Amino acid sequence: MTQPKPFRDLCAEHGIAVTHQRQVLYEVMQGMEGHPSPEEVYARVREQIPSISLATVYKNIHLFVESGVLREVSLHHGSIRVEMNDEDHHHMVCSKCKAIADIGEDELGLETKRRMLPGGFLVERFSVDVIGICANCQREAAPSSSTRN
Amino acid sequence: MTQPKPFRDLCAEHGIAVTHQRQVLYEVMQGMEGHPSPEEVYARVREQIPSISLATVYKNIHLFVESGVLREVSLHHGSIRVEMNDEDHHHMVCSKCKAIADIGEDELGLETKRRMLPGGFLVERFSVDVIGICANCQREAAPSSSTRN
DNA sequence: ATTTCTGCAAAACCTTTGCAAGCCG
DNA sequence: CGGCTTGCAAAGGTTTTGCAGAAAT
Repeated sequence: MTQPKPFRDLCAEHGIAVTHQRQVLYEVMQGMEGHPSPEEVYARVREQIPSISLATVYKNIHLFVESGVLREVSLHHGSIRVEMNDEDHHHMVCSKCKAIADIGEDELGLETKRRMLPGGFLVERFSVDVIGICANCQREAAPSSSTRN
Repeated sequence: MTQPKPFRDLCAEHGIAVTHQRQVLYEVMQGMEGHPSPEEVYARVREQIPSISLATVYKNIHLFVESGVLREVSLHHGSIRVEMNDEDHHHMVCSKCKAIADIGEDELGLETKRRMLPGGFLVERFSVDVIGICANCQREAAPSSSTRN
C-alpha cells in the first residue's frame, strides 16, 4: 500500500481542517486525467456532493496549490488548470486544436543541468510547454499525402 | 537600417488595414519591456491616443497575435501577456514575488534537439518557464547568511 | 467553545460582442 | 463608395469576497 497517509495527514501537515468537501475534492482530482478546469472538477465533485458550491471548489483548489498538495499549470489556455500528476513532466500543446498531452521529462529529450541561472536565479523546476501540431491535426492538414491514411 | 519595412508592409503582408491606432499600438509595444498586460499597453497607448478604447487594444492584440506579428505568452499569471521579443527565449518566474525575467535559449542550458516527439507531435517551438527563486527573494529568505549582503 | 469552513449571492475582474459612426483603400 | 475599424456600452465568463450558519478540532 502506497497511501498510508491518505488525506488526514496531508491536512495535518499543512494545518488545514479535514472536511468532507476537501476529501472528496482531493479524491476526485486524483482520479482525473489531464488538466481539468475548476468547472470540470466542480461537475465531478457535485456527483458526490450535490450541494457543494463552486466557490468552495475555488477556495480549496487555491488552498491545495498553496499547500503544495497539487500544482497549478498555466498553459496556453484561458482559465486555471490544475493537475495531480506529481512526476516531472511537461506539456505538448497543439497550436491548432489546443489539445494538451503530458510528456515525461526524459521523453522530451531536454537536458536540464543547471540549478542556478544567470542573475542568481535559483531553479526549482522547469515547466515546458512544447508548442506544435498534434498527430491528428497533421493528418488533417496534409490532404494530398493522406491517401494511405 | 534594420527597419526597411516598418509597419505598412507588415500590414500589407498580413492583409490588414493600416490605422493610426494600430501603428501607435505596435510602436508602443515595441518599446515596452517585459510582458505587459492589455491594461498596461492600453495605458501607454492612451498617452498618444486618449480616445482609444480598451476594446480596440484587445481586438488588435489578438489580430497581431493571429497574424504572427507578436507572440502571446501564458505565464503563471492571470491575464493575457504579450511580448515583442522575437528572439528565442524563455522565462524565469519567481515563485515568491512572481517577477518574470527573460532568459536566452543558450543561457538556459537546455538542449532541444528533437523536432518530433512520441505520439507524432510535431514541434514548432519550446516555451520554458523556469520556476524558482529570484536573487532578491533568496536574500530576503536567508536572514542568517545575509550578513555580508 | 473557538476557530475554520461552507454555501449563497453579490461583486469584481477580464475579455468579448453588437452596433452606429468613421476611416482606409 | 464598400468594407474594415473604431469607440462605446452592454454582456459574458471566470474568479473572488462577505457573511451567516454549519462543521471541525
